Amino acid sequence: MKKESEVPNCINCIQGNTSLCKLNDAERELLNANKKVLYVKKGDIVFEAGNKANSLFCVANGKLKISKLGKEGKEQIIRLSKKGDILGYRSLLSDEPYSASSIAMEESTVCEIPKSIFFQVYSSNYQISMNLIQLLTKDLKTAEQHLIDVAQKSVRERISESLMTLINTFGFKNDNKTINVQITRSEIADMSSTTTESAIRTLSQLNNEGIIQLDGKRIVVSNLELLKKNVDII
Amino acid sequence: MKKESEVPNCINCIQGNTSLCKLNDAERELLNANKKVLYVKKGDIVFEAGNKANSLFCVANGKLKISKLGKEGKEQIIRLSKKGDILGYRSLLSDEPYSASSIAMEESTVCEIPKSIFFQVYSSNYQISMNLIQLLTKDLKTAEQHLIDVAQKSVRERISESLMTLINTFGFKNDNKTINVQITRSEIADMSSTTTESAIRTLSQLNNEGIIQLDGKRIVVSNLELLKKNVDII
DNA sequence: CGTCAGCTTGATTACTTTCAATTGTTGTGG
DNA sequence: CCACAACAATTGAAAGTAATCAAGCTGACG
Repeated sequence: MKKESEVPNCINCIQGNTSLCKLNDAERELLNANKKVLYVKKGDIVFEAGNKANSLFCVANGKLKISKLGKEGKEQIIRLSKKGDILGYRSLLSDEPYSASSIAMEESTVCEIPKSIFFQVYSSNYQISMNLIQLLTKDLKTAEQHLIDVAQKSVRERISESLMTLINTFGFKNDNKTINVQITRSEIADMSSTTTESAIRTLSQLNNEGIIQLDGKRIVVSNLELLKKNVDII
Repeated sequence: MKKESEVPNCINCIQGNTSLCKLNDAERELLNANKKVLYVKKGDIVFEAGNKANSLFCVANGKLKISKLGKEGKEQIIRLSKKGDILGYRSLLSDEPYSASSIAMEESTVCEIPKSIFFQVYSSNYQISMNLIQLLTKDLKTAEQHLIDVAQKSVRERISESLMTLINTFGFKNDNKTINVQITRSEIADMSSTTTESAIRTLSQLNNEGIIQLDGKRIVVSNLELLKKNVDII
């Protein structure tokens, strides 16, 4: 039997900036009655690029990466998702196949809302379209900034930036300095648009400089200020 | 005195996929009564990144580039605009300063619609928000694909892709093979996230291979099929 | 305790950028 | 209409960054 906290219920679900939010009880009840709860393990695919978009996904718990495959199958992580985020709305709104895949970075709980229910709520509540527009503009801004970063910054800057993204998205553990996510070197490379080897070399450089401390997969940030500076300088 | 065709009127303005479209006559009349027509010369700035977003812009005629400055002032062109496109809606919707600048690539006519009028029309017509969402999702998709291209493709592929973008956006002149835009080598570099020198070298390589013919600023595409192939291969 | 995936390191190669110098083009004022 | 200034294009050479290739290493797990 799962713990109470692990059985998600739309009625008391988190209403973050990156979720549908501002739903009334009736709407939440509608979602709750029609949702399907997916329990996914690390590495499991929630939805896959190219597939028909039939559902909206709400992350009830866990951590996911949104990525696309590029040339020769090289993966590019374009976004990270955590508890409270919604996924797949872009494809539903534009009525296109999912343009990216969503993969669990750790054990996660994701609620699947059928397309029809999504649109039912969407059309009943004017606030939601404004909300979605906000999400889209935010994603667009991020994507365009990311483009410039990749185009103009060095590997070292991009790796530092990825670490900052991890911190901003998932935060620290209780010690306030260990980044709160399990991530492979190869995934850090895929976030930073570089190779695994370059990611490793850069991380160990940052390690030697005392900016971070590496302990297996644990990344401890010993000097956040220096790390921040790295994003722009050198 | 300007020619009739040069004085834009919202009533009979183009309703392309990338414009507000689906407006009724009353709405068009409202826009028309409140618009301000800007006649800009090559190199003129229509709006600038960082400035408060007070207006929506509709391109009545001409060609513009939307770009951001990156590290050390290096320019990155993130989008191109032509007759019928609207600009600045992202910033209006998210109530943020313009995140990029819009600069005329040639003599252009741009109509400026005050923010308040835009929102008046926006809130009176449900279709418009759906339309804007479509534009946003399209831009987002483009931006994310662009990111992967920059991250994973060679300069040669990116230059070829930029040429394809120019063709798809501005088309050919009457001869059906001269790209219908005046653009500098440096701007092609800024579209492709590379340096002017690399852009020049790559273009002259494509020229030597008979894929394109360079004649000053004129770019004649002699072998479109080969050019298309270049986008993905090598 | 063997295996497999992920991690690490070194050496080499390749692609692009940077720097420098020259030539070509365009627009403007005299 | 010419001369000049300013900008744009071109080319070569050198330098640098990061990718690729190759080979061990490590640690988790059945």
